[in-house]
Amino acid sequence: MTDTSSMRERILSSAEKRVRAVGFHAVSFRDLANDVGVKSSSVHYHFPKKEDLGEQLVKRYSERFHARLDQIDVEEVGPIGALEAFIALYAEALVVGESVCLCAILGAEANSLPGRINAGIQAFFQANTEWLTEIHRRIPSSTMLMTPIEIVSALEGAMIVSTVMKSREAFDATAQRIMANHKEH
Amino acid sequence: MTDTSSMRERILSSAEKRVRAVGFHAVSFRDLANDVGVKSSSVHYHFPKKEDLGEQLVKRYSERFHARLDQIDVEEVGPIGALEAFIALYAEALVVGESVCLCAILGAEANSLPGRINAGIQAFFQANTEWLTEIHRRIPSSTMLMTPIEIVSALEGAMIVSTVMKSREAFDATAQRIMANHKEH
DNA sequence: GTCTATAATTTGATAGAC
DNA sequence: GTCTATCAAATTATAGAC
Repeated sequence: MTDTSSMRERILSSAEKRVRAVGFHAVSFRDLANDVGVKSSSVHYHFPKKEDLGEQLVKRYSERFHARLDQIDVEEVGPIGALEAFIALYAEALVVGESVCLCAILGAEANSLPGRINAGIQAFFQANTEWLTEIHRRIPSSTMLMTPIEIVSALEGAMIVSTVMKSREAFDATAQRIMANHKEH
Repeated sequence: MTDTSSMRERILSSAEKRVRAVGFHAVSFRDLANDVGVKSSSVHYHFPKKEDLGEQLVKRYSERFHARLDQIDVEEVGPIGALEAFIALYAEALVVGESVCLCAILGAEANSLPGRINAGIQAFFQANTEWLTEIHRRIPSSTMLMTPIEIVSALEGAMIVSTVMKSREAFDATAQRIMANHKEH
């Protein structure tokens, strides 16, 4: 099953795993080559420049993430259920000491990344806030709710703090707070 | 004034500025050497290994930050005023496209940093949450307040999202939300 | 598509003169 | 303390054979 996926996909999977653990600058073509059992020049065949790799990484991650959001939409769980599912997606992305959201770690490195990668990260956050805005619109009595960008910020920050503290406490507390803010009205 | 500071201090200042802009891995000894007008071997004289540099960087940043927190304590502005001053410290650390909190960017890179640096970042967050816990304790009617670790997470995350979006919107909204949550009771 | 080979550059780090 | 000189290793990237 994993063996049937193309080399390009296997490289992207390896890259995503590594980047989400240690960041873009800390991953090399040789790391990826070793992971998938080829030489680094073969990795360059699929992704000529590292910027290309980063760009495709963000693209693939975003598409996968947004496909999950679309799925939530069609499930018609209601706005509160949708928010819960959204948070669950983020929760899934965090494995303390192993991975955070790709765009959390790339976002922190943003000022040292090539422009095309940055644009992808920005689009990811933009799409997330827009999706949340639509959910937000469907929640009655919108007073006291956190805005979409606050929700995204809080979740991304909580992932980073959780990683540093080696404990999910920060993330879990943030997730609960977001839900509490939107349920008691 | 700037000229009278020691070479060691000037190197640390240069390093802090750069790391807070682009991250630890994206800064080299030669960058710093050029900034302060010496050769890279001279930078190694002051900081033998890059890990030493990172460690001292976090130490200096933390001490400076916590000195500011001590200052807030003695000013006796009350718990709400103290919280406001705390957030102002974070606000000061964010210059979109130029710098975020040192521990936000190092926190994101945490899994690829030497252990001693990680310990410093963890201590920074720990001290911040403990300071906030004491403030928290002094706020009457503690229902519905965000916990200290949630506040720190939200502010750090907002810095990163603001950097990516090239707008302070995320940070400002987060700051206002924290204050609103603690004022209306 | 993958390989060997290698270029070109950068990087962290050290030895030893001054 | 700073310099020159240098090293070893790593990194991005390319040329050309198979």
